[in-house]
Parts: sequence; structure tokens; C-alpha cells
Amino acid sequence: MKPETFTFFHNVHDVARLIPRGRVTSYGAIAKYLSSPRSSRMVGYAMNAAAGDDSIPAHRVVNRIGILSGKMHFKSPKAMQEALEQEGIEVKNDQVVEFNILFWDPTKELGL
DNA sequence: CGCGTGACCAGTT
DNA sequence: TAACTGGCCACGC
Repeated sequence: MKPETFTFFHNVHDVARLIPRGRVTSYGAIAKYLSSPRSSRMVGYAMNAAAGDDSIPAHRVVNRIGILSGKMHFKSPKAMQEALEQEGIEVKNDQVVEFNILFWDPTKELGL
């Protein structure tokens, strides 16, 4: 990636695109990967900018306990859950089942 | 050019 | 053990 375009938002989008199908990650994990553990909430804001962008799997990004905190920002509140279920991820009561197993940590998978 | 705010997280009290 | 607070970057008004 180009350093010129190395902005926080752009990075968040970039990392989100790297999330494997059928896996999920958290805002904090992405923030940590970007060396800004305290900027997790801006990661969410960045995803908001990604809403509507089909090239960015925003539905694979949930909060630290696996809750679909951003479902309301999708076209339809249930769109996020359905998108996850289509990837084989079971969602119960707006929460990813076995989130701890499906969790994809960029700092671990991509390396630091 | 400055202030407020937004899909959160982790350490303290 | 539950609740509170601070922190962080970018964008809009």
C-alpha cells in the first residue's frame, strides 16, 4: 500500500478486506493492528464510511464480544446477520456463536 | 481554523 | 462485581 494513502480510514478498509470468508474480527483487533489500540471507536466510524461499499465486508467486523453492534448502520438491520449466515457463521440474538473460535486476529494471522 | 461527535475497549474506582 | 472514565483519528459544520 502507498504511504501517501496511508490514512487510518483507508487502512481500516484495507484490513477489513483481508478478513477471510467465514471468519470475523473485532474493532479493537483492527485498531491494535494499526498500532492504535485506543482508536477502536474510530474503526467503527471508518466502517460507517464503508457502509454500502460491497468491496468491504463490514459485516465481518463486530465488537469484542461478538455482538453485531453495527447492524443498524446497514441498509437493513438484519442484512448484517444474513450476510454472516451466508458465510456459515451462526448468529443468535445479534451475537456471533462461537465467536472465540471464528475470531480472526490480524496481528496474529498477518503477523506484526 | 476550532469544536463536537462517532459501529469501541480496557484499566480503575 | 458493576459502573465510570479516558483515549484516539478523521470528518462535518
